[in-house]
Amino acid sequence: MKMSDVAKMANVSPATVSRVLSNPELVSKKTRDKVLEVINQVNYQPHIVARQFRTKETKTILAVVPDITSAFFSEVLRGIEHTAIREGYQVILGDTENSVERENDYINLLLQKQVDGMLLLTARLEKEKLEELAEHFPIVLACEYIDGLNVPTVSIDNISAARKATEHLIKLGHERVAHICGPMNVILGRDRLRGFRQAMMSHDLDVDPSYIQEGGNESLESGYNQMMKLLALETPPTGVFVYNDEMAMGAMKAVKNSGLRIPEDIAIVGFDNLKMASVVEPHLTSIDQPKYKIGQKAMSILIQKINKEKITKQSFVMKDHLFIRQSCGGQSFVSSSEQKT
Amino acid sequence: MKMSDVAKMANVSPATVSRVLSNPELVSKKTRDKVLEVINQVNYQPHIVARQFRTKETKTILAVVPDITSAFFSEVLRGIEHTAIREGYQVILGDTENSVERENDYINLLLQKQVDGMLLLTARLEKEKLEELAEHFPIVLACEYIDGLNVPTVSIDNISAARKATEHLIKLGHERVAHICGPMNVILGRDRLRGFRQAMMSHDLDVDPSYIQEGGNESLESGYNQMMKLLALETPPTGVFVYNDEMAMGAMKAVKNSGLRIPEDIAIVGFDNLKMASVVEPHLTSIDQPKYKIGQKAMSILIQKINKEKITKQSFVMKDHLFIRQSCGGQSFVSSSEQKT
DNA sequence: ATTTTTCTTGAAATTCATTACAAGAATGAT
DNA sequence: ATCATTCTTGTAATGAATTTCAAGAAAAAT
Repeated sequence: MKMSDVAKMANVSPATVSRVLSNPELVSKKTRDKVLEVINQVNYQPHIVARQFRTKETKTILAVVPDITSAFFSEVLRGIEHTAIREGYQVILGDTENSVERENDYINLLLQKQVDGMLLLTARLEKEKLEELAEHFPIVLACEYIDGLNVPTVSIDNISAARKATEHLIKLGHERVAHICGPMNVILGRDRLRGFRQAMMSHDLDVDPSYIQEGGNESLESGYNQMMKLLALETPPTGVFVYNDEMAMGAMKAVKNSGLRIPEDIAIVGFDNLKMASVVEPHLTSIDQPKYKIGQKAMSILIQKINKEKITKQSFVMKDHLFIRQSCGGQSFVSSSEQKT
Repeated sequence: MKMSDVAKMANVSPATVSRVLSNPELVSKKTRDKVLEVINQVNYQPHIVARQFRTKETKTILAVVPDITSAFFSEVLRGIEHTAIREGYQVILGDTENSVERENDYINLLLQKQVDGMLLLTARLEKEKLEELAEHFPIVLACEYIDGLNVPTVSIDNISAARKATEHLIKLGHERVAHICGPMNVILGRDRLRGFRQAMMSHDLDVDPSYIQEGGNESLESGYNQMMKLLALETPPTGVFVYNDEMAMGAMKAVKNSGLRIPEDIAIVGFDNLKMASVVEPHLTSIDQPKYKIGQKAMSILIQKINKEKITKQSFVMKDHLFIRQSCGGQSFVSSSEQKT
């Protein structure tokens, strides 16, 4: 059943049927009703691929994430999807599982015009390649970013957020503060380390090199292992800022398994403010990223790009917020309203 | 740059270029190399939508999930995506956020031929509608299912798994066993309740109606609230089987907030075996669903359907497994290898 | 060397909706 | 009543690949 069949049945031209579907105001009420009746009667569904082919729009965008199993990204994705659907777009999901090659593979969807634009929630590609690509296709970065990149980017200020997290520990009196790093090949890993260093420096605190635990991936297990190494030191830290909540939960597990208490023996701050942060015991103090909003914002900028609107700013920095809970002490009571956070 | 341009440059017909791309064995080595050289030289990318239009295949499938933010589904999704990519398919993600209307909306992608098939990880539609749809389009259900539905379905046996979970509590000596239910409008909610009832019955244990906590959604908060109600009873239960891990974690929070201990005062069993189950304290005993495998299996059946292969079985029941941890007592030590689970 | 078979290749049709353009009808202005 | 303007509709071109069919070339068989 195609448009021309509907046209015949309604005694109009295919052009008119097309107009009824996409520009109904161009068709007289009488004709329109006649056509709509036939459409309903035969249950006609336009062949969208044919439309896409003709209009050169797929109304589909690609969202590339480094890890779909991460609670962080699924919130961002929801922000993306809501905005996408509201604007009539579909979302294709591309999970790279932290692999640059797979990130590269997804670019083909753009080159082959299968999607109208791309949202990168990971940025491990080379800067030049990405910029070159962004000249020809609508691309927006979110969460991760590349320094000085000439492509719209939505994220928080990771350095200052990490500084804030570290300073929270310092203000609570900790002097032996350590950092469990994220992956150093990702800018977020480097930024959060940088923020940590800045905070220590500006409070005239030494950073023992063994207090900086690099290595491993972003997993819970990695957080566990790195905390174990810190605990094995002759003088372990009393406060630890961890790259993200998932690793922080691994780190907490390590502390508890070692028979130590949080926050009395070791205070911990995480990053991302996952839902789980207020479920684990003790509740985890953490930097909140406005995940849903980041997704929304990134998607709406992408749509602007697709519509060839001029984007004046290239960098959109969202507000982060330190949620103080029990894992650092200094506040031991969590109100019942907090559990809804 | 289109195929005909490449053809001209290589002094061949467009048909030959097409064959080089999709059936290279039909083209002589000499011609093939010549064409490939031009393709590389001008960096030609075929227009995939045009191909889709012509071949009536999009090589894209739709995966409809009730909630992308759930840790459970993201694992299943990964199984789906791996298999999809291996077979040359893209995955469009449809998040319904537990709404039947949105589930319905996604069906349009099928009707309009935007996808070659659909994977439903939720099944709130009417049976007849779904069966009718499945006659015309490749559809596979996973995780959820509909009784007696004539559409391939991949899932575990929820009733027997729930029975197993409940029996674990009973075997540990609990007689006052309660169930915190999932949503009753979802078959999984009803099944797990049924399994709970069966286990109680077959051990001649009464089920106090107030021990069956219905209502609410699948969220952590709901688990918290329902456990609070159980604790408020004159004689609270000593063991609780909770619909899923997320709710179980909410329930654990309620127990702890009430100053009670797990498992000494209240033993808890969850369902799904999320990664978090072995992070929360105490580690949560839970029924494992082979999430990744379910995704894999469902996707490969879908591909078989797309390829019009005959599927003999309609129901694929995967193995579940009870992971015994600390939340029920009876085993207090968790080996270090377990933490990798 | 001739016939048969298999390999290669190209011409042209096909997929289905959109849209520029033009023409005719209807409305409004004078 | 006539002309100008606006509305409505249809004709036909268009997009970029794939694929059927046929023809000519090459290889194999006799």
